[in-house]
Amino acid sequence: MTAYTPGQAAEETGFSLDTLRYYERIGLLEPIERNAAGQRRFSEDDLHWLGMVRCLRDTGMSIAEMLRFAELTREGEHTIRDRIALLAAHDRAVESQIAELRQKQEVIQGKIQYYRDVLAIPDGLYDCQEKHAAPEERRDLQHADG
Amino acid sequence: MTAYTPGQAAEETGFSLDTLRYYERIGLLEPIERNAAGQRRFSEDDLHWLGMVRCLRDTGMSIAEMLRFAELTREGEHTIRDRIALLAAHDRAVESQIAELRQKQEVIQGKIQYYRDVLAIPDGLYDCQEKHAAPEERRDLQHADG
DNA sequence: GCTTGACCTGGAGCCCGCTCCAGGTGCCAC
DNA sequence: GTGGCACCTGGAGCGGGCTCCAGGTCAAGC
Repeated sequence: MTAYTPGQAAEETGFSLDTLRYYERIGLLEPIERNAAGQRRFSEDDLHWLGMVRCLRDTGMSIAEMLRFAELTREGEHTIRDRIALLAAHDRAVESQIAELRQKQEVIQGKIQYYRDVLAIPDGLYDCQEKHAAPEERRDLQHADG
Repeated sequence: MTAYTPGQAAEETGFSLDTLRYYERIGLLEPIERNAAGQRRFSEDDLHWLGMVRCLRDTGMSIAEMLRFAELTREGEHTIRDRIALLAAHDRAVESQIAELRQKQEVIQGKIQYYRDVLAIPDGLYDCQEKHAAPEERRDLQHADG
């Protein structure tokens, strides 16, 4: 069975050594095996689990919720429905996260376009006070362009 | 000119009173006007700006970067190109945020599907050790279904 | 046999972004 | 005139998620 040193595990997972130790300490990882010298040796399974952790973390799951998932996983087979429920809820959360990002991104792009329009109007044709007005409220400005 | 009490501003923007005061303190808002009693009165402009702040914050911009944007805005007209650059960079950041979320979401959905498949297999046809194996490595299991 | 380097531990510290608190003001309703 | 309420201030505290540190162990290479 392949074993990974902490350094290799860090390399593979992108977590820092400290973070790996921290995750073990709080129980997000079950106790990692040790060699004779007491040094950790991560298994292939540990790395798979860490991959899942990275995925959940990077999609905004809190450590508390990941711990819940870890517990379910440790409890065995009969928690699979609960795990599905947990992941499905998270999946929906990710979905709405994406939707919100898209929507706010449009506002940002609108603002960029607004600034571009301002630059496109020759100096002096508009008063300089932007005053944080929303782009939509300056449509007059954009019309002045034609 | 419409003015908003702190309570109304909080209501409209979704920021807490404390957060509004905090934002003013750190300079993310320029000093808010006061009435005779020294109480804040937010202007329409303040609310517009706060709308932008919410947008940037909710898309993951740090306070430090929002401060940078606020400074540019205060410096006036000649910083518009810089502001475009800043927002365009943020727009790209949002884009890759979304891409990453989508990608990780697929992994999560794959895991959900894996669990569903496990449930679909009648008891006893598989050994119970999941051991955090990635779904792809258990394809044998899924084939066992047919 | 000594250095180097990767690891170990427990515990403190850090950064971010708020959030809460104590003590005070001003105004309105009863 | 006395609640009650919305607000004020400066400053402390907090929760999340790490990150750093001091002091120590072991293994390999020179």
